Amino acid sequence: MYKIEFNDFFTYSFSVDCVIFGYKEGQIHALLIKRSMEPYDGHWAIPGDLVYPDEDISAAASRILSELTKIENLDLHQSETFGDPNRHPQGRVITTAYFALMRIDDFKVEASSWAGEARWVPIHKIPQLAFDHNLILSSTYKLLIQKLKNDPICFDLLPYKFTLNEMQKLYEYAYDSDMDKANFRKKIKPIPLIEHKEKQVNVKHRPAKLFSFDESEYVNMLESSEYQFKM
Amino acid sequence: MYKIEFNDFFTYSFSVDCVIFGYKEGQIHALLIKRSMEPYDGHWAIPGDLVYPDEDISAAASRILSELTKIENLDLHQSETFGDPNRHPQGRVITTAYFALMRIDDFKVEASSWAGEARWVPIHKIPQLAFDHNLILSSTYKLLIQKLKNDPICFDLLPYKFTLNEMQKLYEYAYDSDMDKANFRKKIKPIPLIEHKEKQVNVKHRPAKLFSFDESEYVNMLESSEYQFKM
DNA sequence: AAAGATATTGTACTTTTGACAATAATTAGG
DNA sequence: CCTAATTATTGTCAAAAGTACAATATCTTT
Repeated sequence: MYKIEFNDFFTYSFSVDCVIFGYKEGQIHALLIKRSMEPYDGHWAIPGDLVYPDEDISAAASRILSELTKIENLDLHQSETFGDPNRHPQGRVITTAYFALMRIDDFKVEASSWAGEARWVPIHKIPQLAFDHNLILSSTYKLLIQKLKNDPICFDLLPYKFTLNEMQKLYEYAYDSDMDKANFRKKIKPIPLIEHKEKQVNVKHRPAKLFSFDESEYVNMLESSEYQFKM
Repeated sequence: MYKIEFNDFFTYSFSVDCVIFGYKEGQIHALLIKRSMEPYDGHWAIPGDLVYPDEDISAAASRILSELTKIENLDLHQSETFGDPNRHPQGRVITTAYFALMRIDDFKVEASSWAGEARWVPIHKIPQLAFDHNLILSSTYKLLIQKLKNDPICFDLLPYKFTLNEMQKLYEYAYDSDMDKANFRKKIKPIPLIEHKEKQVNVKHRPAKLFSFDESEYVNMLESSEYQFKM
C-alpha cells in the first residue's frame, strides 16, 4: 500500500476559503482581502487559511472569516472542494470553499490579522487573485445564482426593508433578463412579506412601499403546505 | 500563528468516498463493500480510500472506485466534504464524497483489493456503516433526488431501452407521489427520445414500446433553444 | 372469440403565465 | 393651487401549461 511521507508544514494540509457575497448598485459583489504575507504577498484573495488539526471545517470557516475580516455570525454554506495537487505553490493543500451572503450596509468591513485591506468588488470586475481563487470564486458564484433561483435567499442580500422593485431588480440580475412588474408581483404573492407603513424616501416620484421577508411565517408555510419556492 | 505537527501517517490526511447509485425493483440502491481491514474490519462501507499526495481528488475517486470494485468510466460528481475531526478513529482524515449513477444490469460487480464483498442495497435498508458513511450516504442521496428532479439523469439509472412507464415509476419514486400516465407523457414531450421498433417482452398484456434517451439531440436542443429541464 | 390487462391517446376544465393597459400617488415647476 | 413628469400599483384578457378523467388500442390468456 502507498506510504505517505511528510516533510514539513506544507506537505499535506487543509484549508477553507470563504466567499462572501453582497449586493449593491445593482450588482453582486464579493469581499476580497489583500494578502500581506507569502505566498502571493500583496495579491487580492478571498479570505481563507489553514484548518487546525482538531477543528471542524465549518467551524474553521467561521473562525478564519472572523479573524481576517471581523465578520461574525454569518450563515456559511459549503460550496466546492478544490484538490488540484498544484493549486498551492508551497505544498499539497486541499481547500473547501464556503460562501455566505450579507447586507453590505450592515457591516463596515475591517481587515485585521495578516489581511491588510478589504474591499467589495463587483463580480464582473474581479482582478487576478491569489492561488486558484478566481476558479473558486466563479464556481461558487454559479452556485449562488442557482440558489437565488431556488431558495428565498435574496432577502439576505437586500436591505432589511426593501421595495418590490428592488427585489425584482435582483431577480432580473440573477436571470439576466427583464421581467414584467405586474407579473413579478403576482409571482411573489405566496411569499409572506411584512408590509411596513413607511415608504421610500428621497425619490423624485411616487414612493414605493417598504417590505420585509416574514421568515417565521415562511417556515410555517413550508410545514403546513407543500409550497416549493421557485423564481 | 498556529503550528501543526505531524505524528504519523494518520495525523492529517485526505480521502474520497464514492457513493454509487443504481436503480432496480423500483428502488434506488447504493453499492456497499465489506471492509477487510482495520479500522471497521468486517463492516459495510461505501468504497473509499486515501488520496495520494500528488493526485487530484477527482482522479483519486476514479482510481479508488476502480481498485475496490473494478468499476470504470463512471461520471463522478462531487458531493459534500466531511471534516469532523473525530470522523476517523485513527486520526484526522477529511473526506470528499463523490457520487455516480449506473445501470445495475450493465455491470457484474466484482470486489477486489481489500474489499472482500460488494452488494447493492436499497437505500432505505442501509445497515450501520463504517465511519460516518451513513451520514455521507444520506446527504448524497438527498443530492441525488434533487438532481433527478432538475437534470435528465434518470436515463443513467434506467436500462438503455426503457418503457415510458418505467421512466414514470422512477419519477414517482423521486417525488414520492403518483402521477397520471397521460399527463406524464405530455410533460416529457419536449425531451428527445429514440423510439425503438422493439417492444417489451415476457409481459402478460399489451407490451409497451421501448425508448432511449437521445442525448445528442438533447444537447442540440439546449444550444438552440432556452429549454430548461424540470420534472 | 372473449376476457383481462395495461398501453396509448383524447377531451374538457382549471390554473398559471405573459403581454399590455389603466389607474394611483408623489414630486417639481409654474 | 394646477399641471406635467415619473414611477408605483392594480386589472384584463388571451395563450400556455397542468390536471382529472374517459375512451380507445393492443397484446396475452383461456
